[in-house]
Amino acid sequence: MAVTLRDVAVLAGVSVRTVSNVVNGFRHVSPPMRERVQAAIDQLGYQPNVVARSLRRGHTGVIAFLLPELSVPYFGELAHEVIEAARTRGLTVLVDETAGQADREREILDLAANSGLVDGVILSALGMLGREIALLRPRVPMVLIGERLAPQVFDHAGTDNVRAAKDAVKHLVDGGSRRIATIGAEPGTGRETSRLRLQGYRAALKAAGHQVRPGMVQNVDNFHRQDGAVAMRRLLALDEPPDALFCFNDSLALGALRVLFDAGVRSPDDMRIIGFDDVEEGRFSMPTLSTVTPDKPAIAREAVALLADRIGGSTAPPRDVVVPHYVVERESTAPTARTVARKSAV
Amino acid sequence: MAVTLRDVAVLAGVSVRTVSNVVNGFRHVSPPMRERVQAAIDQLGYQPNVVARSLRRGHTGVIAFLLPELSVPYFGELAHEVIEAARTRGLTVLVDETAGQADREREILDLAANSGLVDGVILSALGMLGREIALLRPRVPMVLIGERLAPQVFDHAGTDNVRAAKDAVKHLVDGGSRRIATIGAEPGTGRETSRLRLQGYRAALKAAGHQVRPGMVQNVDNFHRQDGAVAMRRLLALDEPPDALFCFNDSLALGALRVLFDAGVRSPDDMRIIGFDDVEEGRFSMPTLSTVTPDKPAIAREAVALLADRIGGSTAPPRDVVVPHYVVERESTAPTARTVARKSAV
DNA sequence: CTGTTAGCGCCTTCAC
DNA sequence: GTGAAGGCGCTAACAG
Repeated sequence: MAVTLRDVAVLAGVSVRTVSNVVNGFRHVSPPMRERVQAAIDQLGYQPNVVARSLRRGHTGVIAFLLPELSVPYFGELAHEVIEAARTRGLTVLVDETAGQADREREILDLAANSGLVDGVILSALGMLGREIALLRPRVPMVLIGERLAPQVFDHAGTDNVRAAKDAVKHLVDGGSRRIATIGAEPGTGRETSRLRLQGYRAALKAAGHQVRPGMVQNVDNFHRQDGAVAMRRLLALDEPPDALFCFNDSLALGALRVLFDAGVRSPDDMRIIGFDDVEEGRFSMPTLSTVTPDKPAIAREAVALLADRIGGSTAPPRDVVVPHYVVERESTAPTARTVARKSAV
Repeated sequence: MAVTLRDVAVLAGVSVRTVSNVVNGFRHVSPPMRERVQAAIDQLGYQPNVVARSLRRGHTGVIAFLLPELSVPYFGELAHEVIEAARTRGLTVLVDETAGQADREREILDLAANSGLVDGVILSALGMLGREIALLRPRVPMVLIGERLAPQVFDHAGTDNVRAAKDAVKHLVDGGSRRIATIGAEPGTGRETSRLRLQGYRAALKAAGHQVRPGMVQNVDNFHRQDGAVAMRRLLALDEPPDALFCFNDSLALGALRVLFDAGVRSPDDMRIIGFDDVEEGRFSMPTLSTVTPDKPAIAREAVALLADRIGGSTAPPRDVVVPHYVVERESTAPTARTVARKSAV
């Protein structure tokens, strides 16, 4: 059995109360006493039992981060940031995967939020609909990250998807592209991210006086490289393929890039491409990938801050923290001889 | 306050013992009784307090997976597999990052292993040396993954690094490459992975009657894409650059590939490249990346199995599970006109 | 088959 | 400044 507070007390010849006081850094303990107790602690190698402490205190110091899949670059990077942000507040992170499926989200959320194991939950939901989430009553605080699904009920941290998408497409428009396609629509799934980015795409085209042409909006089942590859094949099969492309995330864009290369279509020369997320991978792809970068560290920091605030007892109305985004121009949308010529002609 | 076992017992008009029995699916509870209790549970929305249960039972049902960094593709993918493997055994995973630094590994390991919060630990250590790890006496079972650092003390699951590296280089040799460089040595760090893969590289060259030429072994500080890029620049600056390259992981290879492209050197035509890990990214790079694939799901599965076994009380001597690896040939080492010609000339 | 009860290890209110 | 004791919610002996 592990050594307990009592063991230390016996060895030091004091009461458990006193040991507890020095362990928890209480003031009002005489220096000699503190020293004696500390010696006993060191000698026995005592370490507080977090579970017992949690039972007594009513909180555990661990928060759950529920996300679709760690092997997806964006989520791996985001989890890294969340863990980092939590660490600065002395919080430990329990990561669990939902595969983006509603039933697993429900199951895992229920377990995490109601078992007393964690003090709060950060949820990146993909499967559950906003109206379902809004009805949730987790016993511990919950903040939403990414999809802004129930802003009137839960805190949320994320970027302005519509504006960010619009900025991405505007970047293509400004560069002289005319036939701008997009990959990432998910009709019928009710997924916010996809819906909002599509909205931004349409808004940008409209603002530029362009039309949304048939075939230019490619649906996908998922946001993986493979889905981008499949969609790009369909795009290339069009009578009039696009001269530019906005993908709803970088993985889709990277998959599309690969197909483009196989087809002998060059980027940016023949097709300018911009993604979304700014994953590390896009800084080394060929060509390097232009993208919209949501400030991931900021999203993580804000989400953890929001959660810590609730755990601390805040009953303020739900807050929605919008984190800034930036368009990052890399090779995949760099000006080419052709686009430069076209622009100067205007 | 949350509803407790006692509340349910009162409502159902039975003792807590009976409620506990139905909650834990005990037999020997009369159907009508079970039904009555269940009704009370549903009515109150009762959920067991995991913390209290853990304190009583002495275990929590969560295991820790300590790794260097989730944003590194290999670890993101491995974490995904570990979570998956743990789930099939009803275990939850607490992921924490160490940045591969010895002091943080110590600190986090100490916290995880001795606080009672987790039932066991899977550690992918990079900073701590084997001799230090061998001296560790965590209070909960620990299994090592990746680096085989203290096989006489702790269970371990991983691939045979020497043979895998040897196979990778043999693949280059067999393809007709003559000047084979390698990126990933970490002299002076004491890191096993690097040391073993270098050993495999040397062994393969020796077996083929090749020499290890000066400049052909490129050191790195880390295994990120950027490190591969930097090393590749040095390689290209050599009087006689290599015609093939073995990188100790895929990220290094992907970074190297990018620099190669910028320099106008084509792969596989001018330089054949093989990596290690088989991350998803390498299936979409240009060219797609040949690699040695350790069976990640198997590594995760074995590590979790080993740990579960120890948690279950096994006192068997430390086991070392060697998971198979395979060389995967993709575009970056595909036969080229040149190598084919050279081989047929032999 | 079901009720009673003693802790699991810790923190904290109450006395001193 | 320090000691004694109750109880956080649950499980599992021990009765009956």
